[in-house]
Amino acid sequence: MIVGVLVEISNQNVDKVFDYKVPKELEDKIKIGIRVEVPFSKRTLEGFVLNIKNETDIDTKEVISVIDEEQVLTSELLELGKKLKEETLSTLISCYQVMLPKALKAKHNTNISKKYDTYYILNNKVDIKLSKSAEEIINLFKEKDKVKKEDIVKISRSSLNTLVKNNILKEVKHQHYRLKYNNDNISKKELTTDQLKVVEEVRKTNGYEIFLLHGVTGSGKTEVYMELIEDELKKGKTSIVLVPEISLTPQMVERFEKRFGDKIAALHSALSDGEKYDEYRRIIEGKAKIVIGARSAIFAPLKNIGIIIIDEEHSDTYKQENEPRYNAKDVAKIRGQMNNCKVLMGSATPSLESYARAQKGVYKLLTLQNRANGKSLPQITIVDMNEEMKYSKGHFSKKLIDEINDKLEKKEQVILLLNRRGYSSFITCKNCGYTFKCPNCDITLTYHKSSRTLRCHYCGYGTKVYEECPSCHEHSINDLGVGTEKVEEEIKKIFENARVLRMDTDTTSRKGMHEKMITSFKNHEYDILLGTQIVAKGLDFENVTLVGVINADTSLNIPDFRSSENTFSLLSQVSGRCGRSSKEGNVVLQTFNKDHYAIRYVKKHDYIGFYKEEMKVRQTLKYPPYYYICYLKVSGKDMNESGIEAQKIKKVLDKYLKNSTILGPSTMALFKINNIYRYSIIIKYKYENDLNDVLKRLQDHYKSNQRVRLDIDFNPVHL
DNA sequence: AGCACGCCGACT
DNA sequence: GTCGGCGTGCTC
Repeated sequence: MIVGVLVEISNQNVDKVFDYKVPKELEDKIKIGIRVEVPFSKRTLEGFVLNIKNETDIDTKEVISVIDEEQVLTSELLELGKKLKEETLSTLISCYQVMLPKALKAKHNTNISKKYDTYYILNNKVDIKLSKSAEEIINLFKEKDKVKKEDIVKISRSSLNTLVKNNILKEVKHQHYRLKYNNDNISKKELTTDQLKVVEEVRKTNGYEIFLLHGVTGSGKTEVYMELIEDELKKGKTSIVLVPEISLTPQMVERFEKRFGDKIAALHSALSDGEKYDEYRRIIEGKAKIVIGARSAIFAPLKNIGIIIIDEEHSDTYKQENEPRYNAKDVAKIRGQMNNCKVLMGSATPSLESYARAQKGVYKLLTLQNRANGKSLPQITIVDMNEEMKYSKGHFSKKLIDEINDKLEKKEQVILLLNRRGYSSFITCKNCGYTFKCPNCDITLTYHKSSRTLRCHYCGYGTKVYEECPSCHEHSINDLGVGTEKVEEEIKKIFENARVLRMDTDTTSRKGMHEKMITSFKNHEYDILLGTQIVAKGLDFENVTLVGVINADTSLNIPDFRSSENTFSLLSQVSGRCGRSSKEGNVVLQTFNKDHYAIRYVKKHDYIGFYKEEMKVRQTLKYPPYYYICYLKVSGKDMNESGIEAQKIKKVLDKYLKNSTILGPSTMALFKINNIYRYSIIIKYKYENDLNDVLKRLQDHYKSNQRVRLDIDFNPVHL
């Protein structure tokens, strides 16, 4: 018997199947999809068995040992991995590894094990004289026939051991899972007529179909999801719910638990490796029918999937930023086809790509226009910070201060969003908020300190820094950035008695902190929640009646063609955090760009208006959804050499891709990291049949080049 | 990825 | 004369 094994190393050079002979004594343990230990060059590695055959023309080594009893990669996952490799041009092994919890990945360090409870059962009739304590133990078996080890307390271990030794009691071990779900108080909310209409629409269809649910914040999308999942459950089918990591709070899991009890399994980063392993096994064993999790939960080894739901579908967290660079939404579609099932994506602010597809009829569009509580969306007031700066140079406008004071008096709560700046620096006019943009790409220019130049990292355009603002002619050009700490200080000065909770990646990085903060804010231990993007997502606080956005502009200035979309989305989402219960809420939005269309449409709660306007921009500048983008990164230790190779790649692309626009090579926003120089090339295309082949050939060429590295990213979310 | 082999520079 | 730089090739 010969097995084809894919070893654990993620490198293009060894990303192929190696044949090994199976020793006779291991033959009946071999299955496709299990892990084995094999000799590889001078070391021993783990790998997955991908095929089994009788002979091979290569002189083979022997399999050392078999690791798993049961299949780790199911046949669906094996097939899915191959498709993923083709789509992302990643190594096959990385595609498989990403699907599995740490405990089941191919790698030597699995001390993550199953947990057992020890029980005793009465094995034989008691026919000998018992000691007093032994008798006490035996008495326990009058009521139940199985006694848990931990329940035998006051009695010494030795008498227990004697009973086992004399074959009177038998020790049995039962596997248990680290996480428990509660089956009590299962309940459901009555759907509103709007929600029911959407549900009916989905129910009508059979087989593979993609839906886009556009529902305003607070319209009760989750209720719709749960109803549809229940439908599938009744049919004996399973479901996957994807949620951005950040909104996957225990509260969200609790909501599903209240409805579905222990039929759910949750997969997210707050779990320990052991817990993830257990959840994963509950899925494989068919005990969990509904998987709710972040990005990688799309690979959950469920059988017979009825529906895949992607909540907050506009979220960029569905894209993995390292190998394999997959997007869970694309994987959802593949699995949807493989399982012939429904895929439902929901958002209050759908990505332009998705909404455009819905417009074209590729996806079926569903709409929830009203909030479930019958309240209208909050009133949004725009404060022009250009005006405001004439009176004060702080971060808070008079309007925002007044509103906060008002809520504090009423004992209501406030959420303040501080739009944090991105990693790359750009330059703004302090006076009027003007930013320099690339004349070719309409992208904010990045400031390069060393050369005092502004550059576009899409096309490479460069210009020197002006001292005078081209818009207002003031000499107020400045590198602008606001930190949460600074604003927190200012708040404490202005609102002396307010209790302020600061929430950003710095303060929530410790395990469980995020959840703790949410709970304490919910319990009104704080009056003001100040935070970055993190406060915009999915939070649901009844007592919040004011949302303040300190600086709406930062995300607008990020050098990314999606900056308007991301800003619109962020501001809409954060606005939706208030007025979610019986109390009305309002929003104060401070900006230097009050006339920017993203700001104007946020104020009107007009997604479609924004969509139409933004689509025009995308069309003129050849951005998605009109064009696809493929992003190439060329990097190496030698600046010149890397640059030369990048140039060569561009030439090759120009030669073979006749239907594409090739931008670059240009230096990346973070040009030099760890002494590695990085260049980027952008390919814009609509139809380009040869793209994958050409890229594969380039990849093949550079895999043997130790000095220059080529990375390929299809449909990147950040540029 | 990691490791061996092999071919050119400065040094115990 | 050797030690060690890293470019090249291979791993069933």
